[in-house]
Amino acid sequence: MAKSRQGSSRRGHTLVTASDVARLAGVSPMTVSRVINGEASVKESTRAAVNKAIRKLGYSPNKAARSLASANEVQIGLLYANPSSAYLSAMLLGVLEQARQSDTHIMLVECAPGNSPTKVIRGLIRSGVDGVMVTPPAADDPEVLKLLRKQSINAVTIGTVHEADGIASVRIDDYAAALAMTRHIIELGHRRIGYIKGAAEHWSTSWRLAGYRDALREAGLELAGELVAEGDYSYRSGLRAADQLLNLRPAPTAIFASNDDMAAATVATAHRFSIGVPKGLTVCGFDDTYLATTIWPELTTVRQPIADMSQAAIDLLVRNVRARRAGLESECAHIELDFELVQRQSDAPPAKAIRG
Amino acid sequence: MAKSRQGSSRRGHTLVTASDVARLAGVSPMTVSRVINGEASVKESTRAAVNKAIRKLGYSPNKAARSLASANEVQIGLLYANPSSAYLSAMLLGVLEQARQSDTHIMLVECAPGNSPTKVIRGLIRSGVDGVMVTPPAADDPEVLKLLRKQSINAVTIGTVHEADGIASVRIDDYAAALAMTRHIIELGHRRIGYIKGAAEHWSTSWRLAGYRDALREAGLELAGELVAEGDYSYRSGLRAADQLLNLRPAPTAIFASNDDMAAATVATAHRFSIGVPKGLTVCGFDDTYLATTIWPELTTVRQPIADMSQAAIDLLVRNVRARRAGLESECAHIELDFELVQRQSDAPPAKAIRG
DNA sequence: CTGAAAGCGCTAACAC
DNA sequence: GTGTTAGCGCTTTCAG
Repeated sequence: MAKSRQGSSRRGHTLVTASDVARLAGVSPMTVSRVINGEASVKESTRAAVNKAIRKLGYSPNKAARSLASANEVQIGLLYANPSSAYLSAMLLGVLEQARQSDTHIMLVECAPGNSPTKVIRGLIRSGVDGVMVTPPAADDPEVLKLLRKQSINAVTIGTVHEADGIASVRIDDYAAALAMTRHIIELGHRRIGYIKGAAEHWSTSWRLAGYRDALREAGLELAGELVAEGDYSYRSGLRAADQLLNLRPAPTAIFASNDDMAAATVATAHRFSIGVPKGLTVCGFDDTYLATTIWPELTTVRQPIADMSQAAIDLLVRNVRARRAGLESECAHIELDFELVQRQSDAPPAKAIRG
Repeated sequence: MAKSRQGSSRRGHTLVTASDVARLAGVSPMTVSRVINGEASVKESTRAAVNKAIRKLGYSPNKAARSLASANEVQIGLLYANPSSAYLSAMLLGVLEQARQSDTHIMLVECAPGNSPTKVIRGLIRSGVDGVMVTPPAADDPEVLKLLRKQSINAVTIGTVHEADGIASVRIDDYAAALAMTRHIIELGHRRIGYIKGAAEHWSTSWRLAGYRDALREAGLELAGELVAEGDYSYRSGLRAADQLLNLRPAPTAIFASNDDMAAATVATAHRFSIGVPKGLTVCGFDDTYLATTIWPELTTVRQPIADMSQAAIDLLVRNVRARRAGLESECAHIELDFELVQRQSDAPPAKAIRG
């Protein structure tokens, strides 16, 4: 058994090239290229011969050469700012997967404080990216939207919509999701349902709150202001909000926190009050992040398919970049992916309803 | 103001090339290349002229062409398996940052169940990667180590050592870290200190446990077997373990969970027992992940600099790949980064010690 | 269906 | 210090 250093390189240059394969298979390099790219116009027998040679030599095409010759490569800047690690890792997984499939490079840039999103985007553009993908809250920042429109660079936001701004987006319907979750809680028999709001600079905050309100309204339930507590999507804020809600008299029998971090905090707070979840209190979250299945009881929550959304966002962006290169109009699509209500162990009918 | 489409492209080909810059600056493309690469042997005045032209044209070099010509590109396969999202995102951040700086491409591959690490590695090698980076628990799998050694492919593990196996690694000293944390708890005045073990297939589990034991031993404390509870690094397992430890009589006054997830579970369990943290129970974690600063009280824990470790791992791997290409021996380094004991709000002297 | 020629944008190696 | 030449490995275009 020869120890073949397949696919490896001598002094940085590809060890085995398409020409080597071509020679062995008795065809031209061009045919090898066609086989690699899965072009239809190759006779089955030649294709087989080429594939055999490829396998024998352990050939794998040189990506740089491919990108250079086909001029297909796309550079995308990805802007993020203090996301939860759950959001970030899910997003990166989706983004990287899609990037690999489409000859796309990702430049990850953090919007640290003091590194304003607009500054970052300008830098990205200067460094030659073909497009940018933006996450909330930068994706909800009017300054950012203005800049993106002005630079007329290909862009896509994830997690929010900007129909009016002419900027493509991928998201779920936050309003419908919150509506569905609240309806679910109502159907369980709850009448006094607390809500914990998210951070004001995220537009999702308003949409989710609207969903909650409309569900109550359509069920003929009163919209008590005291039942809506302030939060900012952080665990810490959830602790405070839950404390406040549980001190209400009468206390709510269910709390819908507008993300999982705050829902987890609510569960913890309930325990501090010696209230069992879900028997003494129904707690529902939003996002279906790592936390949701980590804590106990596992959270009933809204699944937001972040990895899929990220994949769709990159795909859309890349298609738009290529369209523009081809002289076509890039479509300003607004893709909406389906959310899903995942019912786990943190919800139940209210104690009264059981007794009654 | 002309709306310059800087760095962009016409039908996929770079809009402005080094030749354009050279022409404008009145030099040869080669000089432009030298300026871009920051080579010293360029007269200051020419460098300035070139830079001016670069700025004026909004030039940014074509990466693919660079990689192809300089044959510098490195392909690295990155193997991961069910990590917590906190670990994954921190790692990805470090890896991607380092990759960008070193003309390196990352192929992320998950070892899903049914997709054994050895199979994945074989696939990676076949597809032409120059090196692989492996995370635990795959990094602790004897099969994997054997394969890596046999294929003599450049490899690096993160989070464990394999001095004997001739595989490079980056890690912290888990033993010393656990020792330090346990000493810290002892210095606080605790005498009855529970411990929650990690998953058996991670070697870190043994090292951390050894650190705990040796700290007790050197303090002359008894090594009660009942004080060491089984866990597997998951929150769920921490819940069970904490329950068991808190039912002990006398109950421990401190619990050292060997990762943050289990520490968070311990805090939750303590609350369920109506035990306050840290007044009624000291809880310490390990890793300093997102959870540590998310829950309340924030966890006293061992900070493992995962992003830095990942960066170091990629750096080492890339250097080794390039060394091998240059015909040099690749060094099998074992890099050890410093851990840090971060004291937050989850530890305190035992109640007795305060009263006494 | 397959091949030949040309060149993507850059940099190594060498001249000057 | 700087320019010249050649070519990285692939794909495009056009011929057959």
